[in-house]
Amino acid sequence: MKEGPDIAQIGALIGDPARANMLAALTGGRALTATELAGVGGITVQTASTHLAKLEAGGLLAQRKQGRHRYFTLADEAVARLIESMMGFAAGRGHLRHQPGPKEPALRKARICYDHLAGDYGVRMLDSLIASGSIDAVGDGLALTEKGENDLQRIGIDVGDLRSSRRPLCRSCLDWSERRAHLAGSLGKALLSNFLDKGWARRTAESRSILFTPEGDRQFLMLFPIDA
Amino acid sequence: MKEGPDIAQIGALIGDPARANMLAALTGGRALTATELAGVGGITVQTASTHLAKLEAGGLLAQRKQGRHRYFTLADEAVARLIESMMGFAAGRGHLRHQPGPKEPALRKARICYDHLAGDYGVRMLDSLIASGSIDAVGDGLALTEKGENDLQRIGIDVGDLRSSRRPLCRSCLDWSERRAHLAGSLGKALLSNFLDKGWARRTAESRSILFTPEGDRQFLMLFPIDA
DNA sequence: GCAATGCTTCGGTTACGATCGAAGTATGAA
DNA sequence: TTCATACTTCGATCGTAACCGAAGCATTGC
Repeated sequence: MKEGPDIAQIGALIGDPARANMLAALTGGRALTATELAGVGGITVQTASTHLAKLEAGGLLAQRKQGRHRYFTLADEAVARLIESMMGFAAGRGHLRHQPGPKEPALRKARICYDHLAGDYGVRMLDSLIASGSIDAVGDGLALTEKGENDLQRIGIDVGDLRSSRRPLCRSCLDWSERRAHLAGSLGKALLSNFLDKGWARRTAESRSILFTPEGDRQFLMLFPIDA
Repeated sequence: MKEGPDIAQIGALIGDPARANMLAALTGGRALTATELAGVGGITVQTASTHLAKLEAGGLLAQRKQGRHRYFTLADEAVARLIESMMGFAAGRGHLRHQPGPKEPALRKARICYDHLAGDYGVRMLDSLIASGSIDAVGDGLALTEKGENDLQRIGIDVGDLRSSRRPLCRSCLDWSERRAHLAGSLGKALLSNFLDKGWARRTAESRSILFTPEGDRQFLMLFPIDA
C-alpha cells in the first residue's frame, strides 16, 4: 500500500460536482471570474471562492488579478488533457448527465477543447488532414508532412512560427463525444484561431460550443472534405 | 453549466484515499480478494466491501466469484490507463506521498503497469527498441517495424499471434516515475511475460514492483542497450 | 472623500459519507 | 451437522467538508 503518487487528492478535487463544473467550463479555454464560475457551479460566490482556492492550491488552476476582477484559468494544458480524458472515460462508461439538454447537439457538432476544435468537426478536420496526406498518423502519434506545411501556408498559417514554441505542434486528443481523436497542440490552436479570425465561426458566451456561420460552414466542409 | 459527461462521479470514486489505494494496487494487474484490498486500503473488510461495491457500480471494477472468495480486478485496460495517467499528473504536480518509503526505489526501477513493464527499465526498453529501429515513433504513436518483428521472433515472441487480438499492438503509456513513455499494448504485455517465463524476473507478493535476478538483469541490459 | 463592485475570510449549520461493530448469508471443511 | 472462512448488509457514530450569511478587504468610479 501507499505506492506511488497521490491520486486521491486530485480525484477528490475533481470529485465535487461544483468544482467539476467549474473545471469543465474552464476547459473552454476562456479565463473566467470567480462570480462567473460561481454561476457555473450553481453556488454562491463565497463557496466558489473556497473551491477556487483549493483548486489553485492543488495546482489545477492559475489566477490573474486584473483590476478588481480575478480571472481563473486552468493551470496548463496538462490539466485540460486530464479533464478531457476523464470526460472520455466517463462518457464511455455511460456516466452521462441526467438530461442531455438542448445545448448538447451544438456541443457535439463543434466545441472548444482548451484552445482547439473538438466535436464532430474537430474529428472530421483531422480525418481529412490525414486522408489528404497533410498529417502522418502512426498509432496515436501525429506529425505534419511537408505537403501539410505548404497547404497550411496557403490558408494563412505559418508553421515556422509555431515550431519555435516549446509546445508540441501536433498532438492527438481523445474526443469524448466522438470517441475518436481530434487535433490538439499548437497547430490545432492555430487552425481554430484561423477560423475565428476569418469569421467562419464564433465562440458563444457561456458555453463551450462553437457556432459556424452558414458561409463558414460551407468553407469548412469544402476545405476538409471526407471521401466516403 | 452541466455540459458534457459527469466527471465528478468518477473523480469522487477515485477521490477517497482507501479507494485510491485499492485501485493503485489493482493496477498491478493481479486479481485481489476483498480482504487483501481491505489491507491495502488500511480499513476493515466491511468498509472495503462497501467501497468495492461502489467502484463496481461505477464501472471501474469487475469481480469474479471463485469458491468463497471474490476476486476483484480493474474493469478493463481503460481504467488502468486512467489511473496511470492520473498518477503521472499527480507526480508532475508534486502530489507525492508524504514518505517516499523503502519500496520506492524498487518501484522506480521496475514495476508492473496493468500487464506490462514500467519504471526505469520500461522506459529504457522502449528507448532501446526505438534506437535500434525496431519501433517507429511519431509523436506519441508507436509502430512495430519489420526489423522489430524479426528481432522479437528471435527472442521467442510471435507477433502474428498478437496481431490477431483486438487490442492494439503498440501503445505508449506515460510513466509516472520517469515522466517519459514506456511500451504498453499487447506487445508490452508479451515482452514482460517473456521475461517472467525466462526467469529473468519475478513479481513480488504485495507490491507492484518487479525484481530482476542478477542474471536476468544482465541479460535485460544486454538485450536493450543504450548508447549514450 | 464616499459608494459600488468583486472577492475573501469568518462562523455556524447541515448533510453526506466513511467508518466499524454486530448480525446475516454463502461456501467450504470436518 | 457443526464449525470456520469470506464476504455483505444493517445500524449507529462521527468527522469532515460543502454551504451560506455576514463582515472584512481591495479596487474602481464618482
